[in-house]
Amino acid sequence: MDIHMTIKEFSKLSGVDSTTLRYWDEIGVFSPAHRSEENNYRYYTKKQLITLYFVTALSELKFPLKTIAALDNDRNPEEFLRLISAQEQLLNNELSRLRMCYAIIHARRELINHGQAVQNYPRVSVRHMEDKPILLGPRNIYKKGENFMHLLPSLVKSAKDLRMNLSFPIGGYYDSFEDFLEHPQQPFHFFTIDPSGNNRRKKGDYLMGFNFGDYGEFDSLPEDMKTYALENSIVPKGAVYVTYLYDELCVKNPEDYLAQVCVGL
Amino acid sequence: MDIHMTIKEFSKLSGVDSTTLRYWDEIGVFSPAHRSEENNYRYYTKKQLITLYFVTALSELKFPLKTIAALDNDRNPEEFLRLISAQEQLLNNELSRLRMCYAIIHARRELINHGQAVQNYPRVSVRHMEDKPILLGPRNIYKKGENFMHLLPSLVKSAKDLRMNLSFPIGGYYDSFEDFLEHPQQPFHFFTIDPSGNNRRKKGDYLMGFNFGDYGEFDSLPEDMKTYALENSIVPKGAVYVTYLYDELCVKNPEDYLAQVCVGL
DNA sequence: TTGCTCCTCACGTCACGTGAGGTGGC
DNA sequence: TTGCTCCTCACGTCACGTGAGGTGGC
Repeated sequence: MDIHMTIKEFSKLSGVDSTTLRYWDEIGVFSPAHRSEENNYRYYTKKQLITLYFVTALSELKFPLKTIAALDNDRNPEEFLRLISAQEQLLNNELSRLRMCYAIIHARRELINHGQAVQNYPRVSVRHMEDKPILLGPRNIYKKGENFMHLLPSLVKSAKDLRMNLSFPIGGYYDSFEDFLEHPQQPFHFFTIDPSGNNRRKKGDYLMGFNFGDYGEFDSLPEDMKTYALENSIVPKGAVYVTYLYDELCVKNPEDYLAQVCVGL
Repeated sequence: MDIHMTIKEFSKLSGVDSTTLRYWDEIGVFSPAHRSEENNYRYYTKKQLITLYFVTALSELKFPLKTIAALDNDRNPEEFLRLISAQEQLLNNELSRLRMCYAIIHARRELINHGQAVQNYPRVSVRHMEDKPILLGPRNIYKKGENFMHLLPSLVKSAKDLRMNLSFPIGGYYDSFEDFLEHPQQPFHFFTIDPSGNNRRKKGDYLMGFNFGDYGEFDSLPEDMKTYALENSIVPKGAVYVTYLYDELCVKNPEDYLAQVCVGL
């Protein structure tokens, strides 16, 4: 008594595209209840909705269709639990990957937003900053004539061990303002702006300067900051954090990269 | 002074497969710093690691590679923020989809586990159950001779309006034990076992019966439950919930589907 | 007859993965 | 010479999407 529906009717009813229905028929995961012998038309029944939702459920759970087709032959609760557990693992990984992506996007967005806000700041000033979690890389050791660029390969290596994700924005850390003035191209550590990082750039006032230019190129900024400190009787005692508000991701020309140098007070 | 690395060396250093590097070169998202004119060898430099991480970052953020290649030509902070926002939307959707999958898998697993635990229960007994959120579908209205099967199409339709996800396990609801006894094939509502549902099967004692068989086929179970109630001076006053612990997903033969009938006391 | 639906077949998508077959470097 | 690496080209993957070209039903 179950009326035969054409593929279009069944598609409309179920919400599954007719192309998909044909494909699922082809690979054997879900076939029509009846096939016309004359013209090969596919005919579906209401009852098949249940079976269809069985297939869509599994495919939404990201089961490969071949696995579903295989299930068609023999299945039992134990086997199904096993499959589900494996799938749950995959989903877990995918979920944490997505959450990571999310954190990365967020960190990037914050930097760029900050970069836009900062356009009308003076080149050097004293600013308050909130607490910021970061993830410090290992101590950098420079040979003669080397700068941060030469240590990138070792950063990549240790990033693997330390589970540092280098897709987060990367910054440079110096122990003191003097170290920065002396060797601006040799940060003591790289760090990533990773919200799950165990280190932190502490809340407080910072001597803050900005400069447009390629990675590690600060032009007169170090001198300008030194002068500003002297003129305003400021004695920077804390660590230095260099981050790039604009970098390769959002501007093409290295001259337009925007560095922010923060010195703890 | 930046040494040229072969594709294998660069691949090893960066962790990006050489096949991927060739592909990225081909579609123009990331090309080697130098190409030998004699033998077409690709040569990469240390400095390219930064650019490489720029590309991997974006590709991990699920940006289409073509978009990344297009970015190569012109980018600015505003445009990049726009791209990021769009991508964030996509990620958001993907995340909630995955969370939904997760909830579905979890609900399924619980049912099957319960099904295994229940194997040594008597056919009919009184059991305590915890509070369980569910999502009730609309009131079912049956024409002469119709049963639940005929109402599946309308369930599908209203599911769309009610944002019911039919990939969650589906059950049947009856107002009272009498209704169930009289028309076991005509539940008043369908419901899904959806943890975000607004309705609930309340915590408490239930008259509980099990039966193996196809959807809506309860054999002697209704009578058995009635007898059990009489013999034990139990007066079921609450609603009836039918769920399938084993269904199409985990067993092939409809005779092996396992229904659980719960009557509120 | 017209307009709609159905069919099959083939090719495209996306980001690679996997050989096949050939060359280059030490 | 041997073993390794590099190259290009072509085809496969997965779950469809998109026509092309032809037929069937009312």
